[in-house]
Parts: sequence; structure tokens; C-alpha cells
Amino acid sequence: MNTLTSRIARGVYRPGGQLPTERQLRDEFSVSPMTVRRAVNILIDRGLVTTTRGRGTFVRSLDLGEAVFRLQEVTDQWASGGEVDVQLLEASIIPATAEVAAVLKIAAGARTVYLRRLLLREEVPIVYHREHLIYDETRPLVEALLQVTSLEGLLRGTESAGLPSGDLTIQATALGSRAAELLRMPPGSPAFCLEHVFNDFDGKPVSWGWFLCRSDLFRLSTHVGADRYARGHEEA
Amino acid sequence: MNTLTSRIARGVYRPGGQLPTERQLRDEFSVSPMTVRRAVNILIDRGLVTTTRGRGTFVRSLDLGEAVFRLQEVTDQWASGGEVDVQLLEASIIPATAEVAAVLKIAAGARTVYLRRLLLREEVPIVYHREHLIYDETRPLVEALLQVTSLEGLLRGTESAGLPSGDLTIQATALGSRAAELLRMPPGSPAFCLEHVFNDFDGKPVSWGWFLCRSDLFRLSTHVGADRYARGHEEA
DNA sequence: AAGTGGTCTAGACCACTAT
DNA sequence: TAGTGGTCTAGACCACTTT
Repeated sequence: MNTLTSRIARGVYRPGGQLPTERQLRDEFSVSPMTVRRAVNILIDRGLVTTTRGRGTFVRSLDLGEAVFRLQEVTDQWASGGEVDVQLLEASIIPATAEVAAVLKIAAGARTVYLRRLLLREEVPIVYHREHLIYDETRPLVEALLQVTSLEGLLRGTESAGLPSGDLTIQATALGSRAAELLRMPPGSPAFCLEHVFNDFDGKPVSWGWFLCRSDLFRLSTHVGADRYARGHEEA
Repeated sequence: MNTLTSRIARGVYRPGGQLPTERQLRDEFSVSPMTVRRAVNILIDRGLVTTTRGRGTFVRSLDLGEAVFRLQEVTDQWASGGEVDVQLLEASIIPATAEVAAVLKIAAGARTVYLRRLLLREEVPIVYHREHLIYDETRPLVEALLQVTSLEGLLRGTESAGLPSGDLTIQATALGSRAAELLRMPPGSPAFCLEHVFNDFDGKPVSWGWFLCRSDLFRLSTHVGADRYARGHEEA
């Protein structure tokens, strides 16, 4: 029922205004209540309308906070424009610093695996990645990760071990001297920093790391509000 | 039916593995097919599972690309920790430069409204905003925007005029000298740049602007994969 | 042919809001 | 009390994949 989306985009239903009741919509389109419900639900989680039980369905006005950015877009940018190589710069077993130990919830000084990688596209460095892993002899996690040389493998990352969840944070940052040198940028250049912590099935952290991305090559973009879907006059 | 989410998080259903068929789930939980369908749909758009018609439902392995970041989090950060004032630095009518004209799809030299604002939290500048608007005497848009002095009003922004859609882009950038001075940071400091273009009902651009945010104060974070919802043993 | 997900119907009932 | 959104049932039928 993109008809509804279209009507909102074209201003037939104005922000703040009320949509027809679900029973009216059912009659207008000659569908079952369940079908109307699903259509309205789609509009709700697109953020186009809000509903209040006992009152009705209303068109939301544009709110910047609704915007969602998909990381997919960034990883697509990594892959676009040429073959991407993953180059392993370092793989060593080192004792955890206090900081690493705190995040991974292990004892300070416990053995961890430290990995540094550089992603290159057509020989040009585009992303620098550092990662700390809990060292566990009983699991083949490390071996699996060492052999990650494809971009696909790195993004699915710890997938080889089948990890179920993780936390991600994006910040704007300035490149340090080593990162800048590796990425062939002036020190202090702005960059995206994507920090990640992956957890095991028991909910305990297993991996902590950062992707540093040249800011001139990557961005996050999105669309808020109606349109972009339909300005025509089709269904739903 | 968070039971399913919980089972995935706890590893009962492993990444790559197959879930029971929808008919099995219907019997196990004694619900109607439609209910199972909805539960599975929720898992699908959380990115936890994929389905293939004629084959079955499978647990997805973790993919960084699934991650979505909500701008709401940033605007919440703006508002948290104290009262936010919106200070209007400049409001002038100027001819459009070639660049502005191209984005707003008007003639170069056409009259535009140029606004500069500073967001302050507890007297401390946190966000610098610049915006170009099409000047249209027939609409009270400008007057409405000039009177925006609350954070809420700025975020809903052009809402006063009831605009239906917009495009947003986030980039990491380095502060220029004027922005740095206003934000009381060293020039070249890293910052988030949130660029926006808002459109009218006819789909034509109306406004183009940028929010520059101190990177030390703001971040985007999110969670991917299972858990965070339920590690217990409830429904859905 | 059998089994899978995907969509839909035509109602029933509930929770809430307005009057 | 009447009208609203919200949830659910118990089937039917379709599209697709596997054997």
C-alpha cells in the first residue's frame, strides 16, 4: 500500500493530520483488517506516522532524530572501486594492558593476541585496523582470524567462530602519527574511528578493536521522511 | 516470542543453522501461522535470521554491515547534561553562490537566506550550524525559522513549515578557523559534520546546511546481533 | 509430490480514548 | 457507549525448492 506513502509525500495527508481509520482504509482498498494493520505497521517503523490507541493514526512531522545510518554503506564504499586486499601487519601474543584487560574483562597481564591490518584498494591504503583478542588455546579462533585475507572475511570477521553479538561505536578522530603514515595522510587528518567489541555466547567480550578510515573516502548518508519510495500512486 | 531471540543468543540455534519450520513453531507454541510469521519477520528485520522460500529459516552470522546507527543518540547527547540554548549569530539575505544554487536548484545569484547558529549547553558551545534557505516571500518559512531558539525546534527544524523529507550525510572533518574559534577548540580539531538537505512536497530542495559537532562530545554507537534483548527465556 | 516460506481473508476479542 | 488502534485465530492459497 505505497499509496499511503505517496499520499503523505504529496501532502494529501499533512504532517500532524490524521489518516483515515483502519476500518475506512479496509473498505477503501477492500482488504482484510490484518492487511491494513501490516501496512500501517510498515509506515510506523519507517517513522512516517504514529498511532494512539483510541484516537487514531497521525502523520509525524520530520524529526532529525529518526534518521538511521547503515554501516553497510561504509563497507560497500570500502569494496567499491577496486579489489580490496587485507594485509596483516602484525600478529603477536602480548600481555594485556590494564585498559585492554578492563574491556575484555580478563586479568591484567593475561595473554592476548594483538593484530594489526591494513586494507588496500588498488594498492592504496584506505583503512587501518587494530584488534585485541583473548588468547584461548582451546579455541581455533586465532588461527581462523589470521587467515582472514579477504574483505568479506574481515567484515563477517569473527563469524568464522560464529560469534553472536557485538557493540560498535563511531567517532570522528584525528590520525596519530603511525596511522597517518600507514594511510599516507598528514598526521592529524580527520578520520572515522569505528570501535568494536565482540561477545561470545556467554555474553563475555572476546575481541576489541578499531577501524580507522580516511574521512575523505567514507561517509554515512541517509534519507528521512516520506518520498524516495513512491511519488507515484501504487499500493501500500 | 523472545524465546527465539534468546535461543539464538544462547547458541541453541547456531549461526548458519536452521530454525524449526514455521509449522513446527506453530505447534510448539500453539499459536496461529500468522503469529509465527510475525515473530519471524521481527527476527528478519533485526537481522538475526534469513529466510529462503522452499528451504527454511536460518540463523545469520554476524555481519558488521547490518549495524545501524540512530541520529537520535546524537541529538540526545546534545540535550543531555544541561539546558541547551540556540544562539542566532547571523541571518542575512544574500545571493546564492554557484555551489548553493546547484544544490538548491535555483539560479545563481537568486536571493537566499543565510543563517548561522551556535548551540550552547551551560554556556559552552557544542554545535555550530550553518544553513542556506531559498528565499520565498510567499511562505512564512523564514520568519518561523528565525524564531527557533529551542533545541527541539531546531531538530524538528523545518517542521514548522511541515516539510516531508530530507537527505542527511555524516562525515568526519577538521574544524576550520572560524568554526574552531566559535567552538573554542584548536583549529584542525576533528569534528562530526552532519550535512542536511530538506525538500518540499514537490520534491524540490528548500534548505541546505551543516551541523558541526565537537567530536569529543558526540559519538554514534549501536549493537549488532542477538542478545541485549533477552538472555532469559520469555516469548517471541 | 512434498515441504518450505509468504500472503491473505473474515472475522473475534481486547485496551484505550473520547463523549 | 461508541470509536479507535492492537492482537490473534484457523484456515486457504500461492511461489518456490528439494527430492
